[in-house]
Amino acid sequence: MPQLNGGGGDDLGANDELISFKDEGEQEEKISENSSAERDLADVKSSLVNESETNQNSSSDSEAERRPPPRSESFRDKSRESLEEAAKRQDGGLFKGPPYPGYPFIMIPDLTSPYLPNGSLSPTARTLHIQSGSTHYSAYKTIEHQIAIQYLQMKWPLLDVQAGSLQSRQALKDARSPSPAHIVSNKVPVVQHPHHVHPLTPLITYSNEHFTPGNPPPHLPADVDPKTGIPRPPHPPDISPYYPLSPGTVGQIPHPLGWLVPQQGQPVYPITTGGFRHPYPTALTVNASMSSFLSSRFPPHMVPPHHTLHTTGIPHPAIVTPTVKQESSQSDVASLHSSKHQDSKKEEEKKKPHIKKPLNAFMLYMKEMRAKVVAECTLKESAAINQILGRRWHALSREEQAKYYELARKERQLHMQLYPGWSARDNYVGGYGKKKKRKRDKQPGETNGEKKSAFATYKVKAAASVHPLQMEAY
DNA sequence: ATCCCTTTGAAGAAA
DNA sequence: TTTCTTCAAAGGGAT
Repeated sequence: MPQLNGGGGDDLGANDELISFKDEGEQEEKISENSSAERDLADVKSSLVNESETNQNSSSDSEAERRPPPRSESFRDKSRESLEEAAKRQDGGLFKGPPYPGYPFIMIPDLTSPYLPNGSLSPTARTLHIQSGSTHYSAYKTIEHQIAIQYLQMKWPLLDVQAGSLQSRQALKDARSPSPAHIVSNKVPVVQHPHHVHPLTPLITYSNEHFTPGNPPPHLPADVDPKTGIPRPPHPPDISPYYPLSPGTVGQIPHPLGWLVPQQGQPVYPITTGGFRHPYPTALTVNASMSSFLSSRFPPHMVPPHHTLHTTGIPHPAIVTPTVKQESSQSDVASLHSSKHQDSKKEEEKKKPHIKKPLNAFMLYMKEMRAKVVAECTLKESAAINQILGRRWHALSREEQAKYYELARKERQLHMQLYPGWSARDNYVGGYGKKKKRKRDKQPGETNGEKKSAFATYKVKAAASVHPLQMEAY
C-alpha cells in the first residue's frame, strides 16, 4: 500500500483511505494552532519524515469503530458518515444542504449514476434518499439549480446563459452526468464560454497555464502566478483560492458552488501538447448532438480523425495526443515530404492515444493547493512541496477531504464513461513488473538509504524554506 | 533530454 | 485476500 505502513499491518490495505480521515490530522491542526512557530518548525522537520509514526496511535476508539471496510467501501462510509454528521448539525427543514457546503452537488449525481458498483445506488445517494427522500431531493435540486445559475452568471458574466438551446438535452439526460452543471443544464443548457470553456469546465480543475481565458473574472482576487504571471488571488495561508473559506469554516459558510470554482484554470487532465485543452467532457456538452458528443469525447482511435476534436476544437484533456498537430499539418507541408519518416510517424499517430489516469483525491488537492504552497514558501522543488501538501492533506478535516474524494470519484466515473475500455494497465510502460524507471524498492514503511538521504534533504529544505509564521499551515 | 524525487490514492498483477 | 508495483501532477535537481 502506498500509505506509510509504520504499523497496523493487518488493516493497512483496508484503511488506506481511512488514514486520511483519522483524527491525527485534526489533532495536528489543533496542535499547530496552539504551538509556537518554532515548535511547528521543529515539528515539521520531524514529522515530514516520521509522519506515519503519529498515525498509528492517534485514532480514537470511536474512530476505530467507524473504520470503514477496505477499499472502495471506505470512502462510502466516510461519505455517509460525513453526511450523517452534517445532517445532525442541520435542522429538519425542507432543504438540507450537502455535508460539505462548498461541494453542494456531489450527492445528486449518484442518484442516477450507472457506474456505481453492482449497479446500485451509491452509498451517498442512498444516504441522501434515506435522510431526505425524493421530495427533499427535488427541492434540493431546484435550489441548487438556482444557485448554480446565479453563480455562473456572477462568475462568468460573459457566459451565454440561455435556456432552451440544448439540442442534446435528451441525449444528455441519459448521460447521467454527475456534474452539477448537468443539473444546471436542465434549464441553462448553453454555457458556452467564449474561450472554449466546456460547459462542464467547473467540474474540472483548470489551470491558467493550460487554459487562459483572456482575463479572469473581475471578481477573482488578483495575485500573480510566479510562473505564468497570471493573476492569482492572494490568500491567507490556509485559504484556498478555490475555497475562499479556510478549512475550518467550510462547514459553516458554504460557498454556493465552491467545488465548481475553476481551480486556477488547470484541467485535471491537461494536454501537454497542442494549443487547446478540453475539459472533461460530460453530459453537459451543448450545441452538439450525441454523436458529436461522443466523437468529441472519445479517443481519436475510437472515432474518425476529424472528429477527434469537439466542435470547439478542444480535445479531451485526459488524452495526450501529440499527433493532433501533426495530423492537422499533414495535408500541407508534411505531405510534400513523404518519406519513411512520415510512414513511421503515421504509425505512431495511429497508436492509441495516451489516456491519463483520473486524478485521485490527493492529486486533485495537490493541483489546487500547490501554487498556494509554493507561494508561501521559498521552496520550489516539487518533492518538498509535495511533502508539505501531503502533510496538509492529513491535516484537512474530514469534510474537506471528503470533498476531494467525492470529486475524485466523479472523475473516475466520468473517465469510465469516456473511456469504457480503458484500463490503468494501458499506461503501464512495458507492462506490469517491468519498471519503466527504477522506482522505490523500499519495503513498506521504510526507506532505502539513498532515498532517505534525499528525503532528509527535502525535509531540511522544506522546513527551512517555510517562514516560521507560516508554519501553522503545515 | 531524461530520470529522480516526493506525496496519496486507485488500479492491476503477483503472491 | 494480501502485497506489491505503477501511474497520476509538479518542477527543481541530478545525470
